[in-house]
Amino acid sequence: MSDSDRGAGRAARPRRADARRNEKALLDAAAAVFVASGVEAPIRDIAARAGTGTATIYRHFPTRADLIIAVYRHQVEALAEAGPALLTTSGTPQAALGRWIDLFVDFLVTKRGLAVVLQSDDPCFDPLHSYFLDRLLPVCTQLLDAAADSGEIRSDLDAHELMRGVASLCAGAGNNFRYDARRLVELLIAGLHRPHQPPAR
Amino acid sequence: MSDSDRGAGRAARPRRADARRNEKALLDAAAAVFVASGVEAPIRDIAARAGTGTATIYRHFPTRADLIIAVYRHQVEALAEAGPALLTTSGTPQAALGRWIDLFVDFLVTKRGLAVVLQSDDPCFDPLHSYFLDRLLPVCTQLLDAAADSGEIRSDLDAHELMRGVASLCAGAGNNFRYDARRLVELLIAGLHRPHQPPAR
Amino acid sequence: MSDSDRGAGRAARPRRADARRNEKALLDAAAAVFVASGVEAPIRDIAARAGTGTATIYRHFPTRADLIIAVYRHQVEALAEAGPALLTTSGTPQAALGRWIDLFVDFLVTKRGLAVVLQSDDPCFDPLHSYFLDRLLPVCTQLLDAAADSGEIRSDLDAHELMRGVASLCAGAGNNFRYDARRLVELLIAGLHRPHQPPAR
Amino acid sequence: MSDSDRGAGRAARPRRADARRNEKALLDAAAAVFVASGVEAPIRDIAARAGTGTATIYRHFPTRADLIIAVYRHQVEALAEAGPALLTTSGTPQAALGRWIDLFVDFLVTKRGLAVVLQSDDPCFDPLHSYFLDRLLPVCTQLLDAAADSGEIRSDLDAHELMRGVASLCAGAGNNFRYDARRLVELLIAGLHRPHQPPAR
DNA sequence: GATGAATGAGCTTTCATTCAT
DNA sequence: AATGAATGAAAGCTCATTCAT
Repeated sequence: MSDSDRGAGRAARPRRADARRNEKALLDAAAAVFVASGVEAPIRDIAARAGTGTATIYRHFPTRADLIIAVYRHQVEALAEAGPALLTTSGTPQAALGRWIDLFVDFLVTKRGLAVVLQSDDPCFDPLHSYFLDRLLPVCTQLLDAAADSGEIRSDLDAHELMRGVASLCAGAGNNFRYDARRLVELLIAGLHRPHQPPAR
Repeated sequence: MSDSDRGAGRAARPRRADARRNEKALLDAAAAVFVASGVEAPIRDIAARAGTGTATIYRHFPTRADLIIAVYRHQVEALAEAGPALLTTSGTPQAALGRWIDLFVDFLVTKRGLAVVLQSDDPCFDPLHSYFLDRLLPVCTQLLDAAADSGEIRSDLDAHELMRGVASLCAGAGNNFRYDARRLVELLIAGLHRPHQPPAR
Repeated sequence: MSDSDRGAGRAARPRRADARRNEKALLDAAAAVFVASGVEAPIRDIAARAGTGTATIYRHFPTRADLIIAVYRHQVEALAEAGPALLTTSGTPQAALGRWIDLFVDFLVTKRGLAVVLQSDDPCFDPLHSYFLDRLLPVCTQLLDAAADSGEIRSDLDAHELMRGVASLCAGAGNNFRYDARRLVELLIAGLHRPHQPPAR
Repeated sequence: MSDSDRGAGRAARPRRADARRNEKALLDAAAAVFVASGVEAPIRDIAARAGTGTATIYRHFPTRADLIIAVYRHQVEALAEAGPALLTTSGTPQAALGRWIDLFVDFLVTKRGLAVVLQSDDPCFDPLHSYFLDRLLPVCTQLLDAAADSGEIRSDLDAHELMRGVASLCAGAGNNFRYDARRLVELLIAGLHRPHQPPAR
């Protein structure tokens, strides 16, 4: 949709096919390089792998943040859509939250380099932060609120902080042996349980 | 004794005062720059702030890791010594562990940039990792074991992983508003509680 | 053909002219600087003289050895081709050898700084040594063998050692007055003559 | 002599012993380091090996050339004295020349780094050149003249050029396998023989 | 007299980014 | 539109030399 209905007539100029293909190649290349060398990899490496010139990247993605967003857009969208679905299909809100966090962790751990950059202060990544928050914060908030409302978990932690915490734990992995982000996140989530939920209230 | 009794006058250890002062200046400068720009800050910046040339840094601290270790040595030692003491003075082993982790977090959060580098894979930081592990791992292990033995917490997490997890959460802070590492660590520790403490079973 | 028939106009190989010109400028500058300051001259000096940035040199010639080879390639090739030709046109194999050595000396003495680097152990020059040996050793060997076979000269010196000896004598020249490399090499070659050529055999 | 008869009285102030010992240590250290790393080795290395500060070197030998001269003085003197002696003891002037050149080569090849610096144009080595020429040129000239007078060798090469040639061939050695300076020098000397010794005279 | 600490220039190399074609 | 060449700003590190004690 976004790209095909370019208003009136003149549909698809001959050049457009090239540009399209190029953008695709760029995204694939970037994804691969990000996995291999992290999100801060030299622009040149990405261009080289895509078989384009460096300037082509700048044309398509003026900012590094733009490129990162584009690379991970599909998965972020999927993550966003998974939230409400889980709330429906999971037994309890808490279970839904746990499941969603699992997905989030899988995403971050798999696409390494990303978690690290999500911790960064560098203003050049602000758009990236914004994008993630715009898409995921509402979802996570909904899950958190649901679980809190059901009395299963503490209610004094907001979604933003939780997400940053999870991302931080994922960033800690590096290439390191002897560090299991999933397990630590599990602990963190376990810590959300109502301490001794005053049952006989 | 060490420096003051230079026997018959004939200066035996000249210039030491200057060098001493310089080293101090260097450490102070490094500490400040580390906080401001992270531990990977350009050597030149540190030298500039200390009012020395770059080579002076290399003389005192041949390696960046050496400098970092020197900057944080005092506090790491204090941390190491606090462990056994807390075990004595705190009510329960778990309380001791919690208190010690608090101190660890205070340290990491205060001396920012440090937490980030503790996550790094870069081999140039290996000596730094080694130093931290040598000093703190035994302490943390002792606390963790004590708490596990008393049945208060799960026993399936080793001290190394716990410390990395805590460090990661601290690294997430950046200069960011709206991120409270202490609170997240608290959650993580809470997650260590025996799930359903099978006490009176 | 190679560059001119770019089909339908749509520039297929743009910018090449500039790059070409730049490379030329770089080579010229390098040649000049090499003569003036030796082959170890700062990259910056060469860039400055060529009117380019330093990175431009790295793009064209990733390694210092690459640059040196490029600078002297034409002349080395000419030298290599001269060998067989001389063997044909000169009266005796010994004369051919002598003439070729003359050319070799002319080359080294003219392009000063080169002779010095050919003596160097520095591994960064290995590719340079390899190039010279690949191109010239076979030629020199052929000449030397021919002269040895004809009984005119001793046969106990291999071409490699001879070439190094000649290069060394040329390196001795520096900018010095009162040192005539050609003459010394002449002596060296004269020393190759059969000691007492078994005349009445 | 040079150092002990410092005019009237006050012979040997207490400090002199120290200074003397220091100078000796410096020379020994320099000799060792020169062999290991060449004559251009960092001043610091020499000071370190001598167990002194760097400034001590500057006090004793203001210039690098001064230090080099001092290190090799004994051997240069020995070389200088050997000349006339050889002329007496050897069968022919030519034999004497050959023997002396052998000694010269042994010296240069053994004390590597020296030969290289003798080729250098760098004005900072001028005093070094001067010293060598002052001491050795007359000796070599005498030997050369004697051999020329006896009709054994060509007379169109002066001692200066010969010495530089020999030094150059020695400099070519580096740490390289497959390069025998002695052999090449032998060839050079062989080349000095009367071309076709006026047979039909 | 000796010391060794401090200096700061200088070199190489890497990249993000711009720009001419 | 796309290209990739050129740019120039960093940054780390090494040494010869000076200088305060």
